Amino acid sequence: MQKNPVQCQFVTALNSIVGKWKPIILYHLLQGKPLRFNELRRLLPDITQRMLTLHLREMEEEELVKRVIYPQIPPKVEYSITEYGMSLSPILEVLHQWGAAHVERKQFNKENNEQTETD
Amino acid sequence: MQKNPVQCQFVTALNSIVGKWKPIILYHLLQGKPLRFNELRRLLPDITQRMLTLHLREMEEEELVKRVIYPQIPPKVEYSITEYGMSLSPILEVLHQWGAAHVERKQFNKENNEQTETD
DNA sequence: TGGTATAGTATTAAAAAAGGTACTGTTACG
DNA sequence: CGTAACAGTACCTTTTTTAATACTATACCA
Repeated sequence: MQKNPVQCQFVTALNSIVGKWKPIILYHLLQGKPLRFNELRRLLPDITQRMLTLHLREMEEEELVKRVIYPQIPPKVEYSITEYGMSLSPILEVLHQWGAAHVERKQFNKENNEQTETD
Repeated sequence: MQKNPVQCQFVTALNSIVGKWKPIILYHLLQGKPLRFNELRRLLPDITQRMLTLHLREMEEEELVKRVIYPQIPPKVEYSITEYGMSLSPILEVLHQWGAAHVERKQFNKENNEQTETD
């Protein structure tokens, strides 16, 4: 594994939030309300069932997310954030703030690049 | 692209720091001292030349890192953090803190899993 | 009887990220 | 003359991540 202790800390933290959809899943669960599988799907219109399942399973294994099955038909499964998961909140927050501050810049750069490429 | 504005902010922020080696490269450059290519290699013993080049090029394009070539033989190229790159500092810091606080937990879980798998 | 809702799984394919190895040109050192 | 240091590039392979599509079981509703 990683020998460098500093790298190790980054890796540990990033593993918990990296994945195309993990930050938004966490963001929604951090609102506090438990969410059902299809509620999450509706909140993330572009995610496939498979990817949602995979990400939730991963986060469940990391104990960031709790999965509760209600033995009903039709099935009901609720996902909620754990206390451990809540500890990620400051990370999500700075990411969110930084992103908000710099989305414009990225946009600008992108448009600029597309223009200069035609020169 | 991402329709969801919240996701977009996360994506923007994460794109800048995600990449197996980007956080540590940034971490080292954030110390302030410009670093030469091979100085970075020595700081990241397991990275290949190729990956270091790729990551530096990407971060250069994003204006997180500045590349200065000194026309000498043997060649000398110095990499340093830009002001924009410095704005990532709070993100790196919370990640680092969270990681430091939770490396142990991960370690514990891992050992536990390895044990229970033999049951 | 057919359709809908739930929460998924299985299989395959495609795309993205990372890695491995060899190679470049120039100069200084011994 | 042989070798090392510098800062890479080229080419190819492997691994990881993400996506697309079809499929499952059960119950309720019309």
